[in-house]
Amino acid sequence: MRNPTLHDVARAAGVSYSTADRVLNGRGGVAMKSIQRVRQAIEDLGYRRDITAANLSRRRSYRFAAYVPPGDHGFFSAIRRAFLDQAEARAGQRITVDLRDELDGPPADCDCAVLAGAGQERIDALIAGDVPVVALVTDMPGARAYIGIDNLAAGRTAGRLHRIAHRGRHARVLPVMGSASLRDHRDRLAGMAEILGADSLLPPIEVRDNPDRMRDLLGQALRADPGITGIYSIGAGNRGLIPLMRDMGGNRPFVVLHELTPHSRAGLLDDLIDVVIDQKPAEEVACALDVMKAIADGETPGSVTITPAIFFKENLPGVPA
Amino acid sequence: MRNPTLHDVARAAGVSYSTADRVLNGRGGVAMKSIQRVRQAIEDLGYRRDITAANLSRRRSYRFAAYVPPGDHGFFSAIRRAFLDQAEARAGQRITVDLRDELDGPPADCDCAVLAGAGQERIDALIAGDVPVVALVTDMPGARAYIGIDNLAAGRTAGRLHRIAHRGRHARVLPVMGSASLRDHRDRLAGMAEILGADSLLPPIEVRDNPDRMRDLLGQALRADPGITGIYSIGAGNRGLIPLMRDMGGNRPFVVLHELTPHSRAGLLDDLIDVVIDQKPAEEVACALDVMKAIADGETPGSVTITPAIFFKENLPGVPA
DNA sequence: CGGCAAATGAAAGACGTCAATCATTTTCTT
DNA sequence: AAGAAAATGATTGACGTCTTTCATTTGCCG
Repeated sequence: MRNPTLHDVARAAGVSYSTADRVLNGRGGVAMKSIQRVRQAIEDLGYRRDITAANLSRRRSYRFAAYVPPGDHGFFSAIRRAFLDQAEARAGQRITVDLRDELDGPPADCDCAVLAGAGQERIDALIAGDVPVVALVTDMPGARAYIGIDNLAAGRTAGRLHRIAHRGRHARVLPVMGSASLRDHRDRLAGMAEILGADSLLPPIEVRDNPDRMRDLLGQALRADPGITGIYSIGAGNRGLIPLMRDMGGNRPFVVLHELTPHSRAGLLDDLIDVVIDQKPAEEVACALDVMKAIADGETPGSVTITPAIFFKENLPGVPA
Repeated sequence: MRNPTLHDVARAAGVSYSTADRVLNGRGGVAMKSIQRVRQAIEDLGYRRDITAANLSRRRSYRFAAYVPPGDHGFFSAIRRAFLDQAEARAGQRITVDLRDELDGPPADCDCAVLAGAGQERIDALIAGDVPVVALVTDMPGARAYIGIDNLAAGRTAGRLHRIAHRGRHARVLPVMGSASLRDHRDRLAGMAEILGADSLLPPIEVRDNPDRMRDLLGQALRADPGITGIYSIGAGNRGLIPLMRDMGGNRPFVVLHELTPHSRAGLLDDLIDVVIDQKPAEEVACALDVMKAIADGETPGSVTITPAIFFKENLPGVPA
């Protein structure tokens, strides 16, 4: 009943434990026919190495580095907190997470690194250093896996929400981007365009994820075009959006934005915004660590697409105690 | 640098390994002052028992039993599949899941059991047998933890969606329950009532999660009251709803229902329904197993509230390959 | 067939914890 | 203070794998 051990494999293959071990761990110096017999025995018995025992023996601890942009965008500080929480929670699993600003030096000696929404320069440096890299939030070429949401689908979702909210009426939705040069933001916009059609989608404005700029540019746009019936805020800086909606009172546009932060939560509760699409940073981070562990164990896990949560005023999760 | 071991703790406390072990594992026969010194040393060193080593030593394998109602409601068969998948995925973690119909005999000897949407009779039998029980999908008194969605919040969410969809117009929403005696269903209805108000919410019909009955009763209700602008299907049996919507063509009501199944997925894609609120069976099951493992390890984890996913046509996850 | 390299086997000591046994010390009782 | 009970210490062999060392066997070459 018990799972087969490497001893069982060796016995079944008719070789010694040493030889089975040499095959399993690729140490070389084994005749071809032995290799095949061991492989066959592994297959037959359905042997799976007990990773916990292996790690115990190797005194292996997983050393991960996480690069998260500095500053306190509500969102990235949630990511940062999630890494700290997870590091704490996984201490018993021999996992160490070294959390760093994306600005600092070359990667320390670690088993796998994760980059959250970082630029291409960083990943190049890491890859050059032979460290496998996982992309979080923002995909990037060269990454072994991407963990994050499908931004195109997110944009389509936002579009659908606007369509539902506009049922019957003609929609005029203003997209507010962080930057048109960010892949994520472009994808979201493209997704929305698929659903809304050109006549309903106004040209986007760019606020560089900056609340002040958001307040200025968006306020200006709303004054210039009183016929705007919807807003899709694609990036960050929504702190600047809230007071504008408060000023507009009862006939503000329908607002969809991204990431649940203290500000967007308050906005929902105060009926100043309508929908928040959240990519669940804690779950993303947990997922990223699982993937990194798998990579460190020599597996080749695929990318993980997080299904974003959609929050209204009514289904906000309780604040953690 | 390396994590402290129990040997380190013993040394720091000035006692032998045996004594430290007796304290840690509550074996008794230890003087109060030794207990305190060991506790203090554990605290000071930040000692955390290495669970992998412990499990290795105990040859511990977690034996779980999962009771899932028989039959192939799309939803419960997804739960069932999730258990099988997880059992497979966690074989390396020494976790065995014994999946059973809720009808069969008393609990086998196991570390923890999980009941998915079962009646009270079952849980009583299990609890009498000293097996800790976790409730999945449907909460029940006596369970050590509940893993599932907040049904009240789900109902409110559905209500909000209807309000968004009805903006301006007067809503007349027909709730379709499985059974008014199910706690989950009552909660969902109550949640919706909080948002919609009595004048917009019609009296519910009951279809007992049965597609045929759904087709008959709902069809009848729709013919009787052509002014229905929305449907909230609270339970199962939605297979019977789809063809009705197809028949109504362009001016069908706005439809919100629960659980992503092959049928509801097809309904979304064919524009026959609008929103699916899904409780993510796979995630729930994974979560339940984590909780059960924690319970088996002697921890006392809390309940977990799953945030339901909200699906439109546009953000459906790809079908697993 | 001698000699050399390659292949194999045997063994042992980690890793950190569990669990059990037995010997010894301390503490309490009367 | 003697004897019983309680507490402690010392030790050992698992658990399954890793890693290294050393001895032995096998195969191949000229």
